[in-house]
Amino acid sequence: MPYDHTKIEKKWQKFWSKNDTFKTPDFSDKPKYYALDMFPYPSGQGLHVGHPEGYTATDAMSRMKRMQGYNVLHPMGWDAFGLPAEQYALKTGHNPKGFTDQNIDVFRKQVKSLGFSYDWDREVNTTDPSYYKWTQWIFEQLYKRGLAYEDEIMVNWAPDFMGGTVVANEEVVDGKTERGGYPVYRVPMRQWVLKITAYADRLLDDLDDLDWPESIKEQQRNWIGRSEGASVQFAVDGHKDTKIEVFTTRPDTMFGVSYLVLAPEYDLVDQITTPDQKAAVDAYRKQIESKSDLERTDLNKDKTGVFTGAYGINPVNGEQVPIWIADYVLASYGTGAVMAVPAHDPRDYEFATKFSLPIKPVIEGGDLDKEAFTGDGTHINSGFLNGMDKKTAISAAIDWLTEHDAGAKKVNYRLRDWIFSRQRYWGEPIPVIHWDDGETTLVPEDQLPLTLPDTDQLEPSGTGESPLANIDDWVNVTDENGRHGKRDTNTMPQWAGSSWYFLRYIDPHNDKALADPEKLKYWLPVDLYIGGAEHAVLHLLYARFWHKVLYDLGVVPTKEPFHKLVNQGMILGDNHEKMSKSKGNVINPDEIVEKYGADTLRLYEMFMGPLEESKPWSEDGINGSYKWIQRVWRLLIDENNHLRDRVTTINDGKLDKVYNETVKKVTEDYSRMHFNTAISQMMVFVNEAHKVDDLPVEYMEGFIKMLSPLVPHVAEELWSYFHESDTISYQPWPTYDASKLVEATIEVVLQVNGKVKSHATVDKDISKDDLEKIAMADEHMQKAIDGKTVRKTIVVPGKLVNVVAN
RNA sequence: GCCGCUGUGGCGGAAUUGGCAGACGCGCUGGACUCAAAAUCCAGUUCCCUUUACCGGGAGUGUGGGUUCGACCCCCACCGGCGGCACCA
Repeated sequence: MPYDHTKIEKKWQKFWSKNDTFKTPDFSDKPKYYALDMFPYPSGQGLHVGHPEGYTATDAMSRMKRMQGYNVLHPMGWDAFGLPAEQYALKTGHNPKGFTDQNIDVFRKQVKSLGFSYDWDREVNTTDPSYYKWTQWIFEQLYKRGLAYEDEIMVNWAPDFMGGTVVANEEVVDGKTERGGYPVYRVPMRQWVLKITAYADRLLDDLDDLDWPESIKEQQRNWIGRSEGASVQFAVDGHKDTKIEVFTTRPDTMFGVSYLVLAPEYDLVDQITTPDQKAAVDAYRKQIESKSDLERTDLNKDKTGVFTGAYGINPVNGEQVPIWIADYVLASYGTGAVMAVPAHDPRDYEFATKFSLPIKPVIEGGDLDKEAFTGDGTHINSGFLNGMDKKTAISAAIDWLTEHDAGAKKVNYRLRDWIFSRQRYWGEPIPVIHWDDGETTLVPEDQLPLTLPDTDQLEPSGTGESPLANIDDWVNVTDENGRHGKRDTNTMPQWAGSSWYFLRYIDPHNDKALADPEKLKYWLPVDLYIGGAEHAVLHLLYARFWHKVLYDLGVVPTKEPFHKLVNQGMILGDNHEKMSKSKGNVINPDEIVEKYGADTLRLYEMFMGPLEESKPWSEDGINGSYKWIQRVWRLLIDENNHLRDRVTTINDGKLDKVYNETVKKVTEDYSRMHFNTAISQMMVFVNEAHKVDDLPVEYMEGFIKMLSPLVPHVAEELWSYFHESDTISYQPWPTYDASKLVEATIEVVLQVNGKVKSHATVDKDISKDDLEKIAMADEHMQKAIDGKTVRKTIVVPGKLVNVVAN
């Protein structure tokens, strides 16, 4: 009977489900292995071929680990809050819940059709009140620790994005919203903010111990952007109690300061601006206000600014320096004020050149007629710093500032606090009540979850608030004393639910706690986490932050959530371009599963190339994988649907070497997730098996076991010919006999001047001298050496002989 | 501009520690089977030169240099591709 994927895959998916094959016990004497996929956002588009790639890799690891005696946690769930559902709901006048649930059903069905060994009893859904109860609970813990606070801050306001919403810094790309590409303006607004900066150092330092791709670690380091320097106080001339604090990484250049620059939004600007400069300053600030971030950065590299009329006093030499405002200084970094040293900073140089401000060299070197000199050198014109190099001068300057109470050593971060509120409906409500008497309280823990009201009214409130503001009987609350208050109408960003979902899988039905501490202790950390690199800074940084807070609270037992992280590469279209509707190169996994089966899709995606790399889809390629599965089938099963007669308990030894090699290589390659080379080794084995008369049962069973992590349905079916109505999932993983790998003779390479001239088959334990003699006697070697003088002979036992001659 | 990754046949890719470059698959070519085709099985397939064929020779892992008996692998410079950051003081 030929291989029939349709029948086989349905049969085994039903078997696994009926027999709870992959139900994971909460505890076990076995060692644990936690293999996690980044859970998907269930979009209306359904699954694309990129999803099964990472999922297959974690599934293969899970299946192998089970067979190796591990208790494996391998769950799946849905990151189901988010804007697309709300946008669609708004358009159609429905509540996003129904639409979201439908999408989840489609996703679940698609995922199930691929035969992953998830424990479906542990499925989580971020939009389920019994789940977001705990998302809100975590928020309350953050609030109690002072890590969640409301503040009037400059936010990224996208007025054209769904009636206006605020987005996080991380969600702004090129001055536009990451989703939809709407322009972003910086405006002050009252927002919820999470104090991720309090964890900046730990988020940075703990990266070192993680088994993550270097590129992701590097991106997080850059994002956190730790920079060491000094804060320096500049007095303002004529304003006795006013000081301007600047941050600089180059306190050694203090004698080269020729002016100060404040961000246009800096709060002292009005106070210090002189009457004759007021009009110019006001006009400039007004002009800046109406610019989006994009216009302030990308579109405009040309420096602009205005003099305030005020002067600051340089603490090291008492010199008066003009104070300017300019938008090249960012209000949101450091103190929003900088000391400008045009001689040694390219940005200041550009500004000083444009506005004819003095450029005073304090380090020897470079050519100041052309550009700023940022290199190291001997300090000059710098009082007590003269003669020092950069490093010495920096520390001397900091010492001086500290002694004279004019500054101090300071560390600054590029990382900002996490703007956490969204003016949206479809998210977790922030469980806070603002009472009329000015008090702000949390919704008591025993009243969580604070559920979203059911409504079809998702139109923007028109006030910049979320649609929840329109729902009077939800917003208005009265306490037992008759005091009136209003609920916070903000909801949490999509990153909230995904920052801790891996904890909930461990104990998904617990209604007393986020998860049982003993279970967390057994299962954490996640051993393997696979997902796309696009989450390098957003999700992965937020999840680490929450995890550390929970660690400090004693809720979780580990400092870091994810021990090993792997980013699967992108699957490109057959034209080597990113799959997209407009390019018409999108492959629908449903069609592939229907035509070739899930096993073929899984096998092909793992065979395409290294997991981490991007690689193009090929229809011929998937067909090749399909044909190979059929070839395996034919090797074992005859036309009458029986095991072939060649499958026998007799072992004539012909497959000994290749079988043991295959067990070794496949086991090692799977462990390193080099699935493509593991598959190629199994292909070699099958090619050899086709050439021999007897197929020993032991080897065939071992081979099917090795096949099962990648192509579980066909493996189960083949296994059932050997062991009826049993699952292969918990069979012990095959082992190899190392003595079968070595042969009595080996082939060595004979080279002259590093070029291969001949080969020789020799005893594996041959002595160096004997090997050299054989090499010198070889006919081809003689010919190559003929007429030359042998200078040297290198003999590598068991490998080669290289004769150096000229 | 800065940081990270990457570059190997017609294509996807392999080469674990510096030791036979191109495993395995796709495609292609030839053969077997067939009335024929498809499917399947077997063989060949880096390029160039030489040869009826066998045999033989040379070049070759983005480019140029270096270290080494020996380099896809290590070092330096450069070029191309992908990704990230981008006035962060």
